[in-house]
Parts: sequence; C-alpha cells; structure tokens
Amino acid sequence: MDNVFKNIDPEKRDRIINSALEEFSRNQFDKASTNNIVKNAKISKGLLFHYFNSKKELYEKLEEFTIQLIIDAIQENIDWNITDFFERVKQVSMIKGELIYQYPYLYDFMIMMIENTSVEELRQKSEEQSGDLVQKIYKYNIDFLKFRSDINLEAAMTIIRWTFEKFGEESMGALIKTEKEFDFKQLEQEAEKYIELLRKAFYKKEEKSE
Amino acid sequence: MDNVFKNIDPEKRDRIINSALEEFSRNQFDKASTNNIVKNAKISKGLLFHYFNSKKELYEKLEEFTIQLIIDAIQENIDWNITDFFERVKQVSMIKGELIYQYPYLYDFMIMMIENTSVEELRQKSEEQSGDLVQKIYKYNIDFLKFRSDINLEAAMTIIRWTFEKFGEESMGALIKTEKEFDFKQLEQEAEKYIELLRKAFYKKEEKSE
DNA sequence: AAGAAATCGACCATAGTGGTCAATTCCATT
DNA sequence: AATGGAATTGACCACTATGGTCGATTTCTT
Repeated sequence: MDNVFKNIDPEKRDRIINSALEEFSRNQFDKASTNNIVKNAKISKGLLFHYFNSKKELYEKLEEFTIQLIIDAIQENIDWNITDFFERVKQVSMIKGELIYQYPYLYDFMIMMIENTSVEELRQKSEEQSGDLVQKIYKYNIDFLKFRSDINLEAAMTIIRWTFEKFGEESMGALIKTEKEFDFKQLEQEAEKYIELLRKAFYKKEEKSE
Repeated sequence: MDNVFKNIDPEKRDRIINSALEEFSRNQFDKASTNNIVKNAKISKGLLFHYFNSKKELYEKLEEFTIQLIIDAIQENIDWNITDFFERVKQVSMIKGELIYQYPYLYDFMIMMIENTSVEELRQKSEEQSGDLVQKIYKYNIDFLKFRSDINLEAAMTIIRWTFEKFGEESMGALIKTEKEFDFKQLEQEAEKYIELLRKAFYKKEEKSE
C-alpha cells in the first residue's frame, strides 16, 4: 500500500481498513460512503483522502491488501509436512478464523470481490499473485491412500471442504447474533464431531496410521 | 398483499416483485432506491406508491410475500410418503430451484432478511406462519434406519443438507458468471454424484430396500 | 358517453455525495 | 524555545439522488 499509509500506527491503520472493508462489503462501490468510512474509522475526511487520492484508489488498494494478506497467512501458517487431509482442512479453517478475528469483514469483502470479477480475471490474478498456491492447498503432500478406494475422491474432498465452510459460516452467524463471547473450546469440539464423522465415512476402515 | 396489488396482471406483478427483491437484497433498506425499483420494473413512480404507501410498507409486504411463497411451495410439493432422506433433500432442492427460477433474488433476499432478524423473532415468526413445518421438513416420515448405526445421525443429516446447499449456491454462482443456458440434465447428474457418495458413506451396507 | 380506476412523470424540499483546502496541531531537530 | 515540515482537521462546494405527491392523462367498464 501507499508509503504514507504503510507507516502509520497499526491500530489506526486497522481501524481504517476494517471500516472500509465493512462499508464496501455492505454496499456496492457507488453507494459505499466515504463519509461513513471516516466516521467509523474515527478519522477526518481530509486524512482519508490524504492517504488515498480517491474512493476508487482506496478500493483498489483494499483489494490488493486482502489478497496479499490471505496468501501470506496461508503460506506462513500451513505445515506442509502434515499429510492428513482433515488436519490440512482444520489448519486452513484455523487460519481463516484468525484472519476474521482481526478483520471481521474480510470474508464478506472477498465474497463480494469474487462475485464482481470474471472467471478469466480470477484465474489470471490467482496465477499472478499466488502462483499455484490455490491448487496446492488441499493437494500438496496429502496422503490420499487413507481414503476408501470405492468412493469418488474429488467429490469426497469437496464435501469435506464444504462442510467446514458451512460450519464456519454458521458459527460466525450465530456468534454475531447472540453476541456471546467467542468460545473457542466449544467450537473446536463441535468441529471435531464433524471430522470424526467424515473420517468414519470416507477413510478406510481403521488401521493405526503411522 | 394489498387487494389492489393482488389483482393486477401477474406478469407485471412479478416484474415489480423481482425488481424490489433485487434492490433490497443488493442494498440495505436506507440505500435501496425506489427510483431503481420502478425503473427496472418498468412502471411509473406514482404507480408503485399507489400500490404501496411507502418504501417501508413495500418492504414489509415483500417479507410476508416471500415467507408465504416458500411455505406454500414446500407444503404443496413435498411428497410426505417418500421415506428416503436423500429423496426428501432432493425434493426440497428442486422446489428451491424452481422458486429461484421464477424469483432469482428470492434467496438473497431471504438471507438478508434472516441476517436482520433476531433469533427470538425468527423462532416466533416460524412458529406463527409455518407451525412446525420447518421442523418436519427433514424429519417427518423419514426412514432413519437406513443410516449406519455407528455414526452421529444429527451430524450426518446436517452434512447432507450443507452439501446440497453449497452445491446449489456454487451452481447458481457459476451459472450467473458464465451466463450459459440452464443445463438441467447436467446439473442433476452432478448432484447424483454427491448423493451416491453420501449414500455409500452414511447408509448401511447395501441390502435391497423394498 | 360517462364515470371510475389505473397509470404517468414532472416536481419538491431535503439529505447525502466525493473531494478540496486553508487552517491548525503535532513533533523531531536544532 | 524556536523552527519548519508532516499529519490532521472539518467546513465547504457543486452536484446528484432521495422518498413521496398530485394533477393530468389513459384505459377500462358499463
């Protein structure tokens, strides 16, 4: 991001980022209000336009930022030595959770971004910015022999991914609604329930692994 | 809905409903524009406010309408004699598909509605308007004995439901992006892939049923 | 032909828009 | 303490879009 913006107090920086993420994920570009953004970020109008020359530029910088953030988080936090598919999925979910904890509207913003980007553009951007990372996440160094051989592997992996995505979305939704404290222990326990079930369903009959 | 509005040409009625659903699902209430709604519905401003006295009323009538529409569709189209869980899920998905075909923004509107309604309100409304229908959908007259007895039944049912929801969402997303014709055959075939897999995973080892 | 119902769209006061810029505050260096 | 450059403010601007009104016009019914 801009040199000026990069070197400011991180707490203020995150306030601005979060405020902008929220506004842009709730409204499409035209109706997103810079007035709202500065109000929620608790800065003046002038300062925002000092950091970014226009609403458009702010949005574009925000796109770059989120993409880079996610790529970095994955690259730095996945343990590629772990070969169990469920552990990999769990790790990705954990990373996602931590990101959302810091930037609550990151996910919504991403969804909106993807919706407004053409298939071809997406493919290209993913290649440019992340190399083959997206392809690797759920495939690199995974021990697929653990899966039952009589099932459709691709489909099974998709279902597992979907389950965790839905689980995350619903937990998040419930969390926002009840406004309760984030009970990490309970969440993990519930996730484990689904993991256990999917292991039973898709893995070969138990033999001690390793 | 309003007597005046109820008796008009259904084609025009749907144009208005769809236009309003789109606008309200894309923007939160304050930023949703009645100007946009009338423009896309191809009616005059005056007519909209002849049918509905205010933007607020339009929105509330729209809420009622969507809820009733969904309840009716389910009640009239589910075959409660079919006891296979996957068939039930399939039927619900089909109903959803047909509704979305007629009202493309119905789903988004519902999501937005649910997000903006408190848990307590939701529980109450569901009870009032649908009785125990919501509870029944995936439980009434289902032959649960087909499921493996060594797995968590609740969790398995949830995964199956989630899989179909995700499948629907992704298909819909892809459809909008590619703007290809709706290839129903191919879609059903792909869905069948997941059904087969989940049957293998969660049902008891095959014995001929019936 | 007449009266009623449906439909139109120009019009209104108001609120909100992205962006500017002179003025102020802050702070490191001397 | 004094200086000067950087950070920060918010009143201000021309402009657009807002929800809603209402008299005029068209369409329908008898």
